[in-house]
Amino acid sequence: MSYSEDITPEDSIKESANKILNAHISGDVVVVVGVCTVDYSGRAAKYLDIGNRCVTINPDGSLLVNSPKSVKPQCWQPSDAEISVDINEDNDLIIRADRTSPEESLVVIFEDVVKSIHYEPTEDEVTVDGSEDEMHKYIMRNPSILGENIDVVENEKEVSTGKIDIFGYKNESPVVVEVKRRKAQLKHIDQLKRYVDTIDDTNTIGILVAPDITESAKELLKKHNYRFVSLSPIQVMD
Amino acid sequence: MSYSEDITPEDSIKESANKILNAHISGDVVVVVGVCTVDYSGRAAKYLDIGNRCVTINPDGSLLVNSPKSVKPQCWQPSDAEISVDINEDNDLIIRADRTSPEESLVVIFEDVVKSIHYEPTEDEVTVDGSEDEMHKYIMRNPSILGENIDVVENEKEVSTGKIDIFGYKNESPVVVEVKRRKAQLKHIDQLKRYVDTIDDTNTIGILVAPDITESAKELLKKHNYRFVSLSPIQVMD
DNA sequence: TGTTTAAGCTCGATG
DNA sequence: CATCGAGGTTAAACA
Repeated sequence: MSYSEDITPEDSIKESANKILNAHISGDVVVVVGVCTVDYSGRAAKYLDIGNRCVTINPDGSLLVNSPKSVKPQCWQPSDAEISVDINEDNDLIIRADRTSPEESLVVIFEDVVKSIHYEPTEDEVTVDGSEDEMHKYIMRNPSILGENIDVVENEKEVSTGKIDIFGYKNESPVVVEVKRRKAQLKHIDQLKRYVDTIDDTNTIGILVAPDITESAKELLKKHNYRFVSLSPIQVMD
Repeated sequence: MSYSEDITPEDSIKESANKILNAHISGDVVVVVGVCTVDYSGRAAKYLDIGNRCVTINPDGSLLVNSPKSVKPQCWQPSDAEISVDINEDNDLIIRADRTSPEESLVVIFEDVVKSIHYEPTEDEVTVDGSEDEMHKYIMRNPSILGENIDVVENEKEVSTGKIDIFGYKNESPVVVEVKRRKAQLKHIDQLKRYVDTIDDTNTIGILVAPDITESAKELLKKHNYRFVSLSPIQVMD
């Protein structure tokens, strides 16, 4: 577990820049706090005026400018951005994150780098319990929750308009099942309808499986003669 | 611009806990790096085994456990979580973030708090240039891009199944316009279709406005006899 | 509070 | 590469 040398108030801009770049190159996460502007340009454009902020550079090239009032960053660059650290003519510390496809760039200009932390992150895969995928598996094992006489045939069936969560038959009629891990909304009925319409059989049965459903979604569901089956991700967590 | 006292290796767990809590209460962002486990339970469940991580506590009660290889945090708690800092019987530093509706909690147990930064964030509203909303405004000002003889009547028209981006008439026929700032996909055709179907008039014209459209979305669009109009958010940026 | 929608959505899987 | 779909989506706007 390494913690390479952080920036101190005594460091010159040049020393700060070197520390940041070295830490990044060696695979550390670099957290920099200071007074900066942020300029993003690419798929859209954003500008943050001079202010006190926290910038995180990840070893994979992703970069975040933290928002103090939400989990979503104010500005960011996804993985595989090219990170560069430089000093401009005004003796500001410049951190750039550039990427292609889409072509976009983020530039942080630090008038003052106040503090930093560099640390070697633990690489771990996170697994989430209670996912939609776990609900799929549960239904495949317990198809009777969908109703009587339904033969579940395929999970993630590819069709021309996407992927049907669970596909099967009730006697001769095709059955299309759309699964959601949270309260079903209008757009989820849309999705189910797209798959049902793709199956070229007017007898196709549409079933929405979710822990709950909004009132308007329920109305739309009824209009299309689809069925709702209640199942919560908590029920399927072992 | 204040930078309250950070945690140093010399601090006892108790001192560290006090510094974190005081900084949080006084409205600072608290960034803590150290060796910890993370346990989330609520809408789903997640567990991060012991490792070196960066935890950010925002003044609004949101909390992030940074991922070193993506912009999305490994674990988090949205705004308005209740933050508490404590010490357990093993002399670990415990940071909790609890919230109701939905009931969920995140617990970070630090075996070792290595470093921290506390800083007073700049509160600024960020505006993004090139949003879908800007495209709306552009179309309202330049309805001719939609085609000839279209009277644009309403922006964000509320209907029973949602909100129609732009609504109007071509002669006697209703016109429903769905606008996207990026390449249109199948689900966007679904959305347009939902609105068109809501308008109780078989002559209703559906128009999708976007910078581009995927092949399969184009097919579905054609099947429904909707029209595609090309407009990019970059074009509407002034 | 509940619902719908946009988002620079991100990210992973799959063809 | 493109495309689709999940996400503890988040966050905002509106009823």
